[in-house]
Amino acid sequence: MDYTISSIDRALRMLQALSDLPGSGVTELAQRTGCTKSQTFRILYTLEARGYVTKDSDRSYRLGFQTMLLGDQARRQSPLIAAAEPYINNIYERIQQNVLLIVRHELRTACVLLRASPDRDQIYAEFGRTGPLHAGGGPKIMLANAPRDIQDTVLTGELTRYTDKTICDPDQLREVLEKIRRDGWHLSEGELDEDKRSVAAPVRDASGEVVAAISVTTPESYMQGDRIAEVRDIVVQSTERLSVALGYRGTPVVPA
Amino acid sequence: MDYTISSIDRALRMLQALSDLPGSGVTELAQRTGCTKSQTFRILYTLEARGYVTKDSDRSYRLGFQTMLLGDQARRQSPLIAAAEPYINNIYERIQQNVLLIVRHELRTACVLLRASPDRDQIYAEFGRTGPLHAGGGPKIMLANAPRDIQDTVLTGELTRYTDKTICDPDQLREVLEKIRRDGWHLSEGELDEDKRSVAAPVRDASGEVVAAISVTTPESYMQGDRIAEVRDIVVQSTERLSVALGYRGTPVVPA
DNA sequence: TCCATTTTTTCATTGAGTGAAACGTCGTTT
DNA sequence: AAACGACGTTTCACTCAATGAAAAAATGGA
Repeated sequence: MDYTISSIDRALRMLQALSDLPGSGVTELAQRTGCTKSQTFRILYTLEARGYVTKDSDRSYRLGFQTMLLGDQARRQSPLIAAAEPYINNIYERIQQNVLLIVRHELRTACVLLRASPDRDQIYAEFGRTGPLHAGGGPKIMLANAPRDIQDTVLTGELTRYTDKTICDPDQLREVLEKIRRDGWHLSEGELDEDKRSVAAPVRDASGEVVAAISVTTPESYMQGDRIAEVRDIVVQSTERLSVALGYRGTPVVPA
Repeated sequence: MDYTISSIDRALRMLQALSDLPGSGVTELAQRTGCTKSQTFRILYTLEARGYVTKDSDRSYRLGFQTMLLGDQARRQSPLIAAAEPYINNIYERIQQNVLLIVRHELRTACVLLRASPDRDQIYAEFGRTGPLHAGGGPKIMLANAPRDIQDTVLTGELTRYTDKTICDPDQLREVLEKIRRDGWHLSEGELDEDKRSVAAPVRDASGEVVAAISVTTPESYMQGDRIAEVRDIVVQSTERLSVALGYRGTPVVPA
């Protein structure tokens, strides 16, 4: 049964649209969201009254401070992020490469915690950025452990090609996912970005479900030979300890 | 005319309630927000479907990752915060004391940017925390420059006493606000926290309105004698430069 | 096991939310 | 300076989405 309240849903879409296109006006947002102009106006009016969006003097809208403050509270309240922070920092200090904590929502991944290498060789994964499920180390960890219906939707849907190495064949991808589940970690090579590699492993919570992935993303030149096993050991050990910290007791849930 | 959409308003109140009381269930949130249980259930259902709240295994709710990501976007989109960051950092590096950027929403202040002193002698103003308008350096700067109706509401309302030094007399407070407007800066002594002092000054945008305040908050022992003038000069100079960076052209708006 | 509590589902009713269209305002063009 | 166009704001009558209440199901503790 669907209990969604449509006007609230529209408001959330409006916030999303505003997040993508800050500084747009009523008409543009109406087109973007598929709402009518009246709806758009009233939704923005409501959101503005509560400080979740701000109207500039030129009548363009941006996300407001309340949104910011709420987001900050959300971060503080997340047991996952609180627990993961020291592990992410620890990994970063040991290998001085980009370290990401990734979660899945529906058919996308999002980076919710990041320690970035300061020599910013084109960081693909900026904080907060969302990405696909079928390409990249962290994403494939999440896909391999997602519920079957999610996996099926992704595998039967369009598998966007980012580079030559992106796996766009469903059958091949299915095998890779199977291997990921067996191995408990994964090395991805240049699937999202030609000259990047990443090593990722799953994080489980008390229920045994995979709730996140830690991924170390480096230039191709770094992740070579012995380095791979070295990074793998660090990442796997960290995710295992983090899982335990989250209440995991060694009984993994296989995706239904 | 009021164009508020009540169901959206309820959803926002729900998020607020969840921000204050993470981990509560349907019944508790219903009481908190004054919504019926059905409403509460359906609002949470909608918010959860979009990832703005998360339902734990024990059926308690928390703010979700979407809220976090949205908040992060809000931060990135804020011209004020982007512009203020270097100034806040600069001040911090020069005096190694808590530096805050404060804004007002309705009858409260909120700290939207913070560089905290590492020797964390009870930091009162944690990031994201909201506070009153009538007590403290930054808050009084904002109150002094708020629209008349806001000022009147605060001055005729209850002026909560935090310490012996909190100014709770409307007439006295009115005089102080007048002085703040004349001086363009303010030293507050122990109004929120017995042994804290803070020096604050207003930030204006292109329209000439006061949009924020920068405040330096220190232990009483630090802010003594010559230090006061020293800190004042740094804060005032920074706010003036920041205002110019925001497009301010030297024509302040007097609160209407 | 039963009981108490909380969550989820159902359903008839109605007013909140809606779309369309009119109106106002601002900036630009001729 | 007048006319125009684009966009934001306001109005209004209608209707279906949201609602409250109450039943059903699930949960957890005694």
